[in-house]
Amino acid sequence: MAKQADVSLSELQIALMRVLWRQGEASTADVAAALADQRGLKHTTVATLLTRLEKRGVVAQRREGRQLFYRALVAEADVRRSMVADLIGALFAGDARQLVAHLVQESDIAAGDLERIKRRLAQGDRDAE
Amino acid sequence: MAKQADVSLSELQIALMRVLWRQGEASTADVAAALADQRGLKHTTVATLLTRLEKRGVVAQRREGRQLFYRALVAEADVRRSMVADLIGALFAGDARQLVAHLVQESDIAAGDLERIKRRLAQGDRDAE
DNA sequence: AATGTAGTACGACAACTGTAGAAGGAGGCG
DNA sequence: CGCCTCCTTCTACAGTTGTCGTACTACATT
Repeated sequence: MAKQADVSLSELQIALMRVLWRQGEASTADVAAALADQRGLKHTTVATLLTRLEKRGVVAQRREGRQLFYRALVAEADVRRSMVADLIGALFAGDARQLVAHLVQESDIAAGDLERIKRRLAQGDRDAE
Repeated sequence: MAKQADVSLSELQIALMRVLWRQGEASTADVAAALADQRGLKHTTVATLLTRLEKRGVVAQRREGRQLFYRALVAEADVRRSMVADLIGALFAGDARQLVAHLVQESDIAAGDLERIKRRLAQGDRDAE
């Protein structure tokens, strides 16, 4: 039902979005500060990035005084959905099960984890619905 | 032990590689022909793409007469490994289990599939090792 | 030999990305 | 009031990607 479509973002763009997803709303300075440790980007760089995301419609801008505040217009789940789907389409013939098999084979997850995940989700579904 | 490192490719580049992975070695024309249906790229486009991949070191070129034959220098498994790792790092906090949980929640795979995958891999491991 | 045919080599070009400097305005402080 | 600081806006630039068109060349054929 959610209309949100195809959003594919670069690693850096995702990093910016993550700040917005977590804080809800953040000024350019907030975002720059949040990323300072890992990336050390200049304030203007962050501003440019945010502006471009706004132009693309994935974030919204709100002006307050001479500062700009941003908030995400796409949910993290939507980005995950579409990017995971892209990856599965490109590398696993569109078959998600092959991806899971890959994860187990590459020891990214242990076989036992599958059981745990299954159980945890069954649990969560019952709680949620 | 395999030294193959970080290879991140675009969807189109993967499509080209897939031809090489399947055919082992293929001329520009072969690749163009293989992709003709889906993409209908001009021969020169395919040539350019292949040349760039060669420059990047992911494929090797062999000349025969005036034709060029290409073969992959990176295995499909390596590309999967590094691209899946990138995605997990960018969108799932580096935790592969979250990706699996996502797949189940988004109905990309059924909970029952986890069981099947686990069993199948256990089986395969025994056969292989 | 003349011509057509395939192939490669190059150069182009528009988007998009990662990065940032320069310019200019708005406040705040001494 | 004058100056420093913070912010946004604009411009820039190099690298990658997707797409070719043009040129040039080696053959095969007539």
